[in-house]
Amino acid sequence: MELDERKKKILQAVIRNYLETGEPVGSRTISKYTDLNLSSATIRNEMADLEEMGYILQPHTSAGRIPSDKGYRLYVDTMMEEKQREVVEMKEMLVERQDKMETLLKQIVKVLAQNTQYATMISAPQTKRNKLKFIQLTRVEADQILAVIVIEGNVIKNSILSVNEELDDETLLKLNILLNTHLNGLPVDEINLGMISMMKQQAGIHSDIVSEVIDAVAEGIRNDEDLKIYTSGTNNIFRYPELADQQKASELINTFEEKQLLGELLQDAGTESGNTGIQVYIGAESPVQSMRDCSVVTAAYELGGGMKGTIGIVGPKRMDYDKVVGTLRTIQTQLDELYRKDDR
Amino acid sequence: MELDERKKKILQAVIRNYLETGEPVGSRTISKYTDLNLSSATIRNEMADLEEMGYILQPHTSAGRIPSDKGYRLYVDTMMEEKQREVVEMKEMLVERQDKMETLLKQIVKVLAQNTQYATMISAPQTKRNKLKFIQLTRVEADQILAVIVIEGNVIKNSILSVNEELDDETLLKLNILLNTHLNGLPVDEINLGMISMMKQQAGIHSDIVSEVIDAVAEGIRNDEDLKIYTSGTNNIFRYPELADQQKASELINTFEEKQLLGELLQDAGTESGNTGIQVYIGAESPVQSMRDCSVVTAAYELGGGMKGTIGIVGPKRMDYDKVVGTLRTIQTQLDELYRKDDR
DNA sequence: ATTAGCACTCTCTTCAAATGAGTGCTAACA
DNA sequence: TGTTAGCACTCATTTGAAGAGAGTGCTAAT
Repeated sequence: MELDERKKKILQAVIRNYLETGEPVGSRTISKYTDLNLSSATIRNEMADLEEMGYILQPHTSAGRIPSDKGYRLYVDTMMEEKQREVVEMKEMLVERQDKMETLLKQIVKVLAQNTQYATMISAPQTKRNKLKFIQLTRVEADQILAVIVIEGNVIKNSILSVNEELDDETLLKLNILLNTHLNGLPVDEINLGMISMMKQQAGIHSDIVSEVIDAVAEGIRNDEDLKIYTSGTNNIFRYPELADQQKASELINTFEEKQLLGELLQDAGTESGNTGIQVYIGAESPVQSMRDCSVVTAAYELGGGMKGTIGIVGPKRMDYDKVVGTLRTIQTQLDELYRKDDR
Repeated sequence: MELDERKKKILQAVIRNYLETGEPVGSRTISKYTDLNLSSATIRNEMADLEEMGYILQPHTSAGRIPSDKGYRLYVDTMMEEKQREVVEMKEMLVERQDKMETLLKQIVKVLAQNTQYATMISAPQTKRNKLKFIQLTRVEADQILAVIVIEGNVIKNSILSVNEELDDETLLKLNILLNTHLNGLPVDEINLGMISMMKQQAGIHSDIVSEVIDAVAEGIRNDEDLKIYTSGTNNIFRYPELADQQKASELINTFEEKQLLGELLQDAGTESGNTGIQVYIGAESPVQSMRDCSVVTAAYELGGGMKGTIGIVGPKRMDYDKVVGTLRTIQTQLDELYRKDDR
């Protein structure tokens, strides 16, 4: 059977209506509220076809139809019209000068959640492939050294090291020079064992400090590996009856709290996403079990200096795809501009 | 009417039973499962008295009784027997060497949530009254200065400043000396305008850097003012039907996500709490609206160096007070020991 | 003072009937 | 041949009544 123009229009009408109401939509509704000027009986015939083709389904005999995952997929891929309105206010809220990355990210998810009424998440930009800018050791107590590690993109890590022997200023200076000479400009994941042992040798009796610093560098990175993720609007799921029953809500909320699964999801999305950087997972397409009744829309963003992260929106399958995609696209642009203007 | 020994015993039995089951408890149950050896009829009379006195109440005629807030209060104040068991395993999990404060705190709430099956929260130790240890300015780019600010207790803040004029090494050294001479050892909330303008004067043409650094110090502190709070086990509320309906769950989850109200609650609790540092809010006693059907138990903890924070547990009014208080007390001790062993 | 007994109250469950939205099919129509 | 009106049918949901069950309050006996 062929999916002709009229069938498409009806499918679109079914989906649009279902997105709004969340209720199964019947032939009469379509007949009345479209400009097709067809009777409900005709619509019924067409809907029977659409069901046979797998684009819509009936929760039970004598109920209206709801879109299937396949139907949503078609809609997202070919029928969506991005909405661009309502986005302007968002712009203004974001552009307020933000000093700290953390605050910025929290702000983004919060505004996004308020704006869309879905649950939102963002992964902080990854610094993995970035280069070490410099390392500085300073004494804070007789037996404690503060190591400040600056990574390209001005990401800063601190670490306090306890040492057994006291280090005088001169030794500290030497160690500083040693570390910086060897490590500066190096991608953090390219520090290898050979290099470390060489440096240890040069450090002589202070070799244990060197390895402690390197551990700290590794630690700093690894710690970032467990990926910072901010979320907001989790309780928006209660707005959608199909997600709000105890079982599902509890699972979802747990996922949002644990954050680990979100991390994997966002990371996957970040690497998979096509040319626009926007990715839509419908129902079971999402790798996360607890989201099998949700849709997830993700957008990769870039903050310059190779710092990439991902934003995600989680809502019911009948989410307003048009609006969500439009909003996410705006944020992408916005972040891009933000970086250009202010390379903090 | 007097609350004699027998009435107390009956009240206690009602509460104990209700804590377990969450169902209204009837006279027959009490008669059977206590060693009072009284018939249900007698119990009924006593229960009628207890109701009149306001310690228990009936959800409707011909239902059993449930404890009122006043009843819980009496129980917590005079009848509780702290449970000490199950606490040992917790000990082991905590004592695993933790390097980062953040990780430690996250670990605590997580273990606590798993252990108690309630929602948990912790406020990071406040550094407000602490003294500045030192400040260090370093150049990272021609026009960017990294300011590292170390506060007593080895709390570290970083800030990157953009400067218009390029600063040579010597100027930077001078500024470092200037800042450290004036500010070291000073409680961060005692830096006043007079001091700032004096330092600006001494800095001459670089006065704007000085004020930027001081702003950064202030910012670093203020940013900590908006109090880091970690939570865990939010979805545990779904275990208790009296909290799990959509309306309540949504509000609670929102409170846990927003964290701001939690901050106020924990801060209040921290200052109010009596000699043991443990505080119990029952129902409407809690200042937080969304927790009017919950009980909240908080415990102040200290990490040395004047760093104080608060742990909180949120559950249904029928929470296992005995166990919760016992567990919190253990954690207090545990954290105390942790600090003594390892003053990071 | 305690208890047995009983009528009474109120919630909750169960079940059947009524409701109503929506379908599929057939026959008529343009 | 595509479209439509009409009608019987299906099935989830609502409604209301009946009944069960838990528990109480009160009275009278111990």
